[in-house]
Amino acid sequence: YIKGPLKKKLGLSTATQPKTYLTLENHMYMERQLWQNDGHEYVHDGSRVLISGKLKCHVFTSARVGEISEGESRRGTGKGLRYKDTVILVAWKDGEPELRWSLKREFAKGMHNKELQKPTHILYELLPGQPFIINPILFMLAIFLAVGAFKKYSIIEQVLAVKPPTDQQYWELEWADHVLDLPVFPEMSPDGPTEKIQTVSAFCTQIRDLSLRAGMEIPVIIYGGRREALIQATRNGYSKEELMKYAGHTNQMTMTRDYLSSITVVDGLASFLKLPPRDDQAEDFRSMTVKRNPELFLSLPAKIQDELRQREDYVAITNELEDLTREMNATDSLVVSQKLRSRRNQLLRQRRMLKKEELNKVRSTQDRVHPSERKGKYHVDQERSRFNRLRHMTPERERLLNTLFCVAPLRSPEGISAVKGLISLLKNSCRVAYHKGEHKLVDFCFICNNPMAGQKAWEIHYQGHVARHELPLRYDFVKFRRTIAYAGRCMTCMHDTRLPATRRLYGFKKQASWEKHVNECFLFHVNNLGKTDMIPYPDPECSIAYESDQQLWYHLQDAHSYPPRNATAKTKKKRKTFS
DNA sequence: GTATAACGCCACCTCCGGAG
DNA sequence: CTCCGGAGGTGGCGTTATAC
Repeated sequence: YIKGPLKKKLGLSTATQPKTYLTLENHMYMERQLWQNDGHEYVHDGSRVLISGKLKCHVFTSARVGEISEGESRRGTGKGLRYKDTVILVAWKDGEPELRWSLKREFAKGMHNKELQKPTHILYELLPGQPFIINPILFMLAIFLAVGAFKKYSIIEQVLAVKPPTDQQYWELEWADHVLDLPVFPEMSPDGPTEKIQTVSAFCTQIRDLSLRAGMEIPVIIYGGRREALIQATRNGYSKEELMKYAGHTNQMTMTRDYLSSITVVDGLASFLKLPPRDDQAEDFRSMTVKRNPELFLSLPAKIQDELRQREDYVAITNELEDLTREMNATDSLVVSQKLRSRRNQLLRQRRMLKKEELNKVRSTQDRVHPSERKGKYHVDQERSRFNRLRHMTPERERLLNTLFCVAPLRSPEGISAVKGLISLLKNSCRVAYHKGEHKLVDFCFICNNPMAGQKAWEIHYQGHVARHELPLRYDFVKFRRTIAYAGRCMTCMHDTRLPATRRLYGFKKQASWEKHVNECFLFHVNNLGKTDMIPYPDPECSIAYESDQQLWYHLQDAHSYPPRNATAKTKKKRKTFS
């Protein structure tokens, strides 16, 4: 009835969510985004360690989300992966000590009364030839040490020094009593990990948003990792029974019906031609299901944003919001003001939805450009440029950025330093950032980070940068954790060759004064040109000319992170004083 | 059991006008 | 130009409801 008459009557959607696969390639895109490109600010930077670690647990064990995080149907119970469901031990592998960590899927679907059938998975340390970024033990050790999970060891060197005793093949590293009931993957607060377990919905959203930032048009869901994990497992000649155990299935049909991709891995071509069969031809097609575009818009292009702001429905919402504000100020009644506030929230949400809709629209029509076909200078999305503008503010992450993608054993000096880096990311405060150049007397050059003092020295130094064409591409004022990461610059001044270098590269330390200056300076520049059909662009290395000053400003916003244009800006006479 | 939308709350950010 | 403070907006995240 529901799928037939009712569906017709109500006009229900029959759309199904597209099936995506979190293949190794897609997984690496997400890790790269998280560690090497990501300008997103989590409530705490330690979230990266937890996300990265948890993601690995999922793809290596095929676990469902509710078996590691707190599931929706177990809301408020704190149930999920806890320390007491896991065991860590050290054993021997080819004459070398190796840490192994087992995790039991205590809350596996359909197994609540089958204690002995619950799947237990083992993750291990030695992965020759593989980068740190996919080593689960490296990430888990950092998480364990940051909460003090070991009964007898508190630093990484102590853990790595443990070897099995002579009369035994293994040695268990016991958990401290106070962590047994704690979740392995807790919720994050601005002050670091809490003792509360992270919920499924929180983690799913994190993964979804991360995959979008990594350029995947169809967002990745954890089930995509499970699907891929099960498909890969079928390639290795395990028996059907072993695979069922690994997947946590109780019915032989489930794997075939629900998990194996419709993109078949059977090599029909080779079979027919009686050639040795291949098994690598399908994976790239599964990777492709996420429709990745590395340049996927993360924010609305300036022109479209401007048009949306002037659209009828958008303006209507804005007007109603203004009316509401007036009514809210007028009323004394709590009930009425509560009602008005809820309506206000609703309107704000509607406006946000309009933006999201537009974003989806531009994304779906966005061109995919092969890097080799790109002509001229390439400008990334404003959002995508953010990490490069902030990286000098987070030295720990800056170090990890390269280390994590190195190939070396966990027990090497690089491995140990990576674990330590992850631990400090988990434990450090994220409330305030420290700038290398934050000093009262000495200023640092924002291009090369060298210290400098005195007007004359600055002039000579900046002249060097100008002569070598080392001018920055982004001009915006960037604040990061209450500290100025970058002072604002003015495009028009920067490319005005008649000005002294200190003036051209002058940095505004206040958002307001920067915006005011660039608006006025731009108008001055345009007016000075007089009447022309095309407005030339001051930096010929970037682009040539625009049809109108508005088009030029859109370019400045998209490619150079200029602020939205201030319509009320007036041309004053050009100020001479810059200190 | 999983995934997501809608909603509420909260901390923080931006904007803007006035004063110094 | 800079500081200040209030109003309003934004983004993150938890909660709840609901589709599949």
